[in-house]
Amino acid sequence: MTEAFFDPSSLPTGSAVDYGGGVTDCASCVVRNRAICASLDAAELALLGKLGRNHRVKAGQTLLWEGDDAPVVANVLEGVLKLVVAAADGREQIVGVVFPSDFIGRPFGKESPYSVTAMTDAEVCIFNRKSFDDFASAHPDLQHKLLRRTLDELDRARHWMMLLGRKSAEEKVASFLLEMSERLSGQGCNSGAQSGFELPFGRQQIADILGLTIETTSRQLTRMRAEGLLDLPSRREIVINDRAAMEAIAG
Amino acid sequence: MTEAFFDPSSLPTGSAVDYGGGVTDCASCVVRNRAICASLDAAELALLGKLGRNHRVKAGQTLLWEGDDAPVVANVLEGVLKLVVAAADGREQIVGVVFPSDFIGRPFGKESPYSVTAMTDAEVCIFNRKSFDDFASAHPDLQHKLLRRTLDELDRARHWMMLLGRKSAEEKVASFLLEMSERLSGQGCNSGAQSGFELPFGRQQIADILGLTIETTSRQLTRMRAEGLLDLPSRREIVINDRAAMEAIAG
DNA sequence: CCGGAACATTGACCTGGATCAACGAAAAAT
DNA sequence: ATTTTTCGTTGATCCAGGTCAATGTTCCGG
Repeated sequence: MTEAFFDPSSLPTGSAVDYGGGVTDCASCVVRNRAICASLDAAELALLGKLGRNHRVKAGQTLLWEGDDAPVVANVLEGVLKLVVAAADGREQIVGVVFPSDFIGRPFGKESPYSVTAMTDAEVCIFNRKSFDDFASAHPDLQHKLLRRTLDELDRARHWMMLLGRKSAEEKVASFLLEMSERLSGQGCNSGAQSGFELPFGRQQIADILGLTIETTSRQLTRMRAEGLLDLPSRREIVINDRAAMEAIAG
Repeated sequence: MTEAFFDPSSLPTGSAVDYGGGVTDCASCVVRNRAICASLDAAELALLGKLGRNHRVKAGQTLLWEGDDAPVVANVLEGVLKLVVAAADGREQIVGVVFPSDFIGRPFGKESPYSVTAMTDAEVCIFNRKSFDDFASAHPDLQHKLLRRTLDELDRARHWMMLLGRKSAEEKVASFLLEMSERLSGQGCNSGAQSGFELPFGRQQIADILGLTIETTSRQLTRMRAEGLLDLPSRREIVINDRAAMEAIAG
């Protein structure tokens, strides 16, 4: 499955020629106030809207391939996607998980440093990278938003490095569950971390996030359930019973 | 050693009051063309120069503490510094190594997400964070440079996550040596990676970068020397004899 | 040149997590 | 409803890398 998931040439390029593309209505976009677009006023939004296209992606589909030319960037409207770095022999490390309102792709760079694959069915608002780069260069506020977002991502990535390099399996799983409960609750309208939530992916993906095997991941979860720390009502549901204890374990 | 390494209130704040601070001469700065300042013209440079102060730091000294308020950002003029995330029990993971012309600190954020410590004697051009934030917000070109730099750092961090989560000790050491040979050669005037180079730090620091123990690190290096892959003329010198083989191991 | 401190190497041993393999349970397809 | 497939759990075993301990080496201050 190495073919592009869609034809980038169908995207508006921002040139004088009007390709008649663009999204239907940015103003009513579900992530209008959370995505980087929030920095734009109505006029700018209309302009950027002409450059973007909404696109549906099926779970498992890959938008960008590690090492390949990355002709597009995008905002996530719905669903969850993973950023993956792979070794030649197939080992995979998930280096990022993106949620609605998050930005994906590599502005100002030709090659994608990682693959981007949908973990659930997803919807993205996609831009031709060059058009987006030009637009961003001309709109400091947008660039500022992008900078802040990138700085936040970098902080998150660096803390994940600590987890990967120095934490035990138990600590990794506990940290993961706490972070997920926070990030997933940020999605819905309810604020604050939820004690119960549904993961948008399975055990193997957890393992690929934590730098563990699926067996170790499963064993840790089973053990935590046995100790009453959490419940596992179904494959993907997690209920944290003792948040304080979980935090103590996470370190 | 929790006291600040210098008094941030002595920095110019960019307000109407002239504190008479500032660096001597940005135009002749050693990193003038490589640091983010390269985006500025003479007039802007003079303005920014007034906000900055050169500062010497001794090896081992910490500029910013993880979790503490981070009142400053800086450009590195000389020396090597590390970014460290630590656990309560003392385990450390080095999440970044910065060289001359690199930028340090966390713009647009109050707390430092990691400690910044000098690994060698160093010299930095330091700014009050708020003043710098304001200046950056008013100078899109500077912000653009900062964005590109942050995006590059993020790419690097994510590839390091793959190393930490999925590579064996042997692969980690090989990858480390190759990256160091590239980054260190970028420092001097000679271009291209050097087969021989001097690390600016000891074994424990290598271990903290790779998520290994000092013993495992040492054993890997000794084994590689025994196999003729490299020479270790002194504690900190590394000579890569067989670069191709090293790259094959790194994966 | 000597003595001590910091750093590096080496050895012996142990263990956390990987690996290999079997089984169970849920979901998807027919 | 039944089969098939995919995913998750559990057990047995192994080993890479951690831990503990001793020794060797470089560097620095006197």
